[in-house]
Amino acid sequence: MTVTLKDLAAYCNVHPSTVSRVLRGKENLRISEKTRQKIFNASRKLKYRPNQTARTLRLKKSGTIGLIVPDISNPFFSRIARGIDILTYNAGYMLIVVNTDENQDKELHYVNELMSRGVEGLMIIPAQDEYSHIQELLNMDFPLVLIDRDFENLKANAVISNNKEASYKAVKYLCELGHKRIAALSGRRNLYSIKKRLQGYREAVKDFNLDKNPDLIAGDGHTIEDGYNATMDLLNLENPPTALVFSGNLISVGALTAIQEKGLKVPQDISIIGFTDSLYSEFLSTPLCTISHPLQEIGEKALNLLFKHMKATKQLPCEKVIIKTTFTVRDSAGPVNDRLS
Amino acid sequence: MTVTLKDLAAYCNVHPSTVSRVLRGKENLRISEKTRQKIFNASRKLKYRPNQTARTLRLKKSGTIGLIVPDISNPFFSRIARGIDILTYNAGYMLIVVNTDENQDKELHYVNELMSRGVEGLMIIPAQDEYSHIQELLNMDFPLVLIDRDFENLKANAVISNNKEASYKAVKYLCELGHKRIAALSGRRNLYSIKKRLQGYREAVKDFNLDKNPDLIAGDGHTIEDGYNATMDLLNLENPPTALVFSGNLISVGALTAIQEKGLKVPQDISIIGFTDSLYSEFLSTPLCTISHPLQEIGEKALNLLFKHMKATKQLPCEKVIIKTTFTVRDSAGPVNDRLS
DNA sequence: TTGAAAGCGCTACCAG
DNA sequence: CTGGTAGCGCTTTCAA
Repeated sequence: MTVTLKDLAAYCNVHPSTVSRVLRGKENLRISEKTRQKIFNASRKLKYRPNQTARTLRLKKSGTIGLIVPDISNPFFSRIARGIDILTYNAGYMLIVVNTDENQDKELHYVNELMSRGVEGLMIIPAQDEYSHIQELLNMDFPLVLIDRDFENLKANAVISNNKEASYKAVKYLCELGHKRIAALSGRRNLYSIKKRLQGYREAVKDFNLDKNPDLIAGDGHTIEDGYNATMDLLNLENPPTALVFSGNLISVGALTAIQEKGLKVPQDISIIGFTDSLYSEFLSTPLCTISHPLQEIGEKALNLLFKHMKATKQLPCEKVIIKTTFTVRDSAGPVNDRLS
Repeated sequence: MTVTLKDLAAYCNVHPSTVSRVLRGKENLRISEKTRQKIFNASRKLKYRPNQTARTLRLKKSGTIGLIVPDISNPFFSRIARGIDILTYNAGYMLIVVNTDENQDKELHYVNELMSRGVEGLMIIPAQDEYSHIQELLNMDFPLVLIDRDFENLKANAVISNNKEASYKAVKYLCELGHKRIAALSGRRNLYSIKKRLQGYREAVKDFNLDKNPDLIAGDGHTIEDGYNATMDLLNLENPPTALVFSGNLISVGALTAIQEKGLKVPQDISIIGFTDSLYSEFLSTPLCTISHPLQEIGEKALNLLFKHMKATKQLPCEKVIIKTTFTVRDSAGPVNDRLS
């Protein structure tokens, strides 16, 4: 059926090992030009494809790297993945991307699966909070990089954003526009990134003496619907917020839907700032004031860090790379309407 | 280092083949409860991970499926990929997604790479026009499904959209709003989907006796920048179009940028309809009239078709599945402004 | 310059 | 119920 090295060898009347040497072409292996040509020609003629599985088994090197993300259809993750992919391709590796759907069991499943398949390194955007499987990889000194989400008590490589500062800055900005009741619409609360953003929010609320009503913190899911529901809860408060900071691409869509459905004008009725990376932010009915990430750069930094550890012959200390987010001022965040405050 | 079946066997004082049988657990293989437990316990204790590479080699089954897309960071592709991924996961397979960047050489590279790694089926959104590598797969009756882009003279399974009809309908809609100078902003012209859309456009232009100026057809790339440049070309025409139909998610962003930069109001100055699947369409400054795809469904249909062919014992005739797009009327397409026409 | 043999980790088949 | 053996396709070391 499929043609193997042995088939090629038989066809050429040489030994399989000879074919192997020719095709792997280490130049210093002396081989007669005649047989070399013979083998090359036969290889092309019979459409020989080396069996990577066999090579991997033999060499104990798969030439693959694994990337575990929550959901590749979310542009946040897919653009990071793309940044990684381009570099892996150039380096001659193949990237295998899998989705956890923010589910820890699936994450564990895929860690095992990818390890079973011999990936030489692993990059994970973990579903959190579970980390025993990651600790285990660390224990065996397996090349690993966490992306966007870190674990406080884990000595793992990580490429993360300055979430806390960014969040603080956003609230501060709204405060300077006169807002006192600022809501935070978060994603899943046990995510590192979300925790940090809420920290920044809380700190700013305290520093600027804003409304401390705990109901102003809403949301604990990652879907569009979660964003919609949490926003509705906020808007239905007795004293609804005059400004809203929301977190995440899907959450944003839900929030915008709710605001629109409520018939609220932005920023007259409510000011909004979003942690979001949509290409459409500036084209929205009110251009959206955003905190965005250099996604491709995140991917590249992460992969370079991974490569560094893959190449290292001795154990390297773990590194935490901090990525700067970008605060883009747009009309969706405006002065508070006195009527509301 | 990593623990193998042999290690486990030694640890348990049994033969490797016994361990194998226990762990693969075919119930009808009679094995004493005692050794079974012994092996299970040891397996957990030593954190045994089966080497999938070895299994694949032995079984000639990798449990993987390949998906070749142009660019996973484009939501159009990533959402199709996600639809596929969910089903492959449920079926116990692993999906390997690779990016071609609309580059045929990369596509060829990855076809070889994935075949080398023993994928059991392949789904391709081809970069086009080259198809000899696909023909080759067809010749060996390898399970294969094309997505979104077909080849006229290739008997391959394909899941494609009703591009021509959708495009025709969009132009017709604009025509009924009084537009006579309607432009088509396309993506890469040698893509099947784009060709079909242009066919629909041309047919409508003819049927409704619209302006046939060939300059009204613009664009031949897939990037944001391509969309921007082509739109600028259109808007700078001596007789610029009063309506514009554009194709593709990235192209759309470029087009919107150009329109905004030109200071044009939608739909007063120009009406627009987009082949796009953004979640933000209805939130844009003027909600965008769109032709959108049931992306998850496309993925699912494609995978089911692939599975059908993977399971078939004899050669099946190829199938062409046509997917219906959705035309969503929104404000961005409005009556022509008499001042302009 | 090429051939022979061993073995990566696993499973399937045949014995006992 | 369990052990032994062979072999998937490839590479590598040692011989010739």
